[in-house]
Amino acid sequence: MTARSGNAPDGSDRPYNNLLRRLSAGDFALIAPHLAPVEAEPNDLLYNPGDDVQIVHFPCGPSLASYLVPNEDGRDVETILIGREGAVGGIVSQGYLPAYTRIIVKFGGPFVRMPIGKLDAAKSRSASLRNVFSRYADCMLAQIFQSTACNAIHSIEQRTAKWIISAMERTRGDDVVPLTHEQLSTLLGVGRSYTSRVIQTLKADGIL
Amino acid sequence: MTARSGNAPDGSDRPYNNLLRRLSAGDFALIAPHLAPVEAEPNDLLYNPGDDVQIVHFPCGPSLASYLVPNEDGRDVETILIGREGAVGGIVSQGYLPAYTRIIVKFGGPFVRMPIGKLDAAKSRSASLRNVFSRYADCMLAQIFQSTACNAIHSIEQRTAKWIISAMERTRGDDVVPLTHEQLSTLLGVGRSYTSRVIQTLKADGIL
DNA sequence: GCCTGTCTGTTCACTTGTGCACACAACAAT
DNA sequence: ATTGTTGTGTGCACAAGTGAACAGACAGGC
Repeated sequence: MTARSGNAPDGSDRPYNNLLRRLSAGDFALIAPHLAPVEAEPNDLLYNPGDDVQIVHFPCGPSLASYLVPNEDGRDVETILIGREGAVGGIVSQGYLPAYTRIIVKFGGPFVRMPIGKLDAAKSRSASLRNVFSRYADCMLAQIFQSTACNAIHSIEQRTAKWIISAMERTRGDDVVPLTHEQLSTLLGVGRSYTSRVIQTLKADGIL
Repeated sequence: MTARSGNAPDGSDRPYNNLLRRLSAGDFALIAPHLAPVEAEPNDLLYNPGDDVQIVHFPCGPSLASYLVPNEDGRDVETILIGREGAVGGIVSQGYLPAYTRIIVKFGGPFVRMPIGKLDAAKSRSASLRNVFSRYADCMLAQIFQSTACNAIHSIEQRTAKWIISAMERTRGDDVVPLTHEQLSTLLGVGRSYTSRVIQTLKADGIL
């Protein structure tokens, strides 16, 4: 219940998002008035390629958003997951450009959101706030580079394991990945049946 | 000769880098005093993971830089190429963080560079300058997302073709990719001999 | 109870990619 | 002329991954 309110189970009055919790009291006060909680369902569409990005979303608690790159065959390919460690929407571009990826909700739950213009205004008033978001953008970039490299050289089994760990890190608490069965094959861009075998292998090696 | 000076063959007095040429006269004047030309050789190391990023480099003319992600086996994997359309070094992070990738010179030639601190100072004085660099960071991010997706679902043949096109787009003029033979297999993270065969196939289909 | 749809696990024939070995040319050094 | 060395093309045995087909498990509707 506390988790679904978007606040942490530890009694803090801030949304359960690490980026927001990391802010100094002063920086948080700059943006707090503009934050609005929303509840999202899996597969809710946050941004579509070409959309004007006007809103930044902060996943809270176990919520998870996913960057999808559309593909000519219509199969979307997932690139990275964003959980309560970050945010989605104009993080790098600061809202200057239309979105070029699709972003959907992968695990439903609480989010908070605010207009990007308000965030930019706050950033222009606080160097430390700018700094936090720049650092986050940089970390995100590092993850994407890592994903690119992994997709280039790692086997599907390794990538499957990576995805599961990535999802667990961000939802920690339930430990059981709450969702998708073999539809993760789709977002790994991988043969449907092969994923079955991979999961069998992973189970045999001691991961459920 | 003109190309090797870092200026364009068209008589402009600015370095032959699209990012710099796109700037308004006023914005360019803000940073011009700090730009210094350098000549780079292939495999020159620009940044190493963990390095403090103090300098931003702008490839000019046919020069090409390459983001490499180090891998546990020591094989570096290339993620994207940066040519005269962009710049490398603190583009997203604005120099706040150490580098997390290796960046090397892939095609040698002229670069210009400047201290990141000076660039940040100029950005803080010009919204349009900030805007240009934000947009570029966003474009770069879009490319990386695309690379991640390509590596996930495309065949090695497709990726090889993509790499060659990517390199040609950025060096356009000589049309012949001036370098590496089958060492591109290494940076594609691909079997050495298989690349030979792929290239044969590409030749047979009408690409030299 | 039965019918239906969705998710799952397994098999099979086939394509893509790997790693190794070997042969051949080009070029530089002696 | 004799060595290396480096880049290149080819063949082969094998591993990794694909796509289609099929069979069982399970839940919901009625």
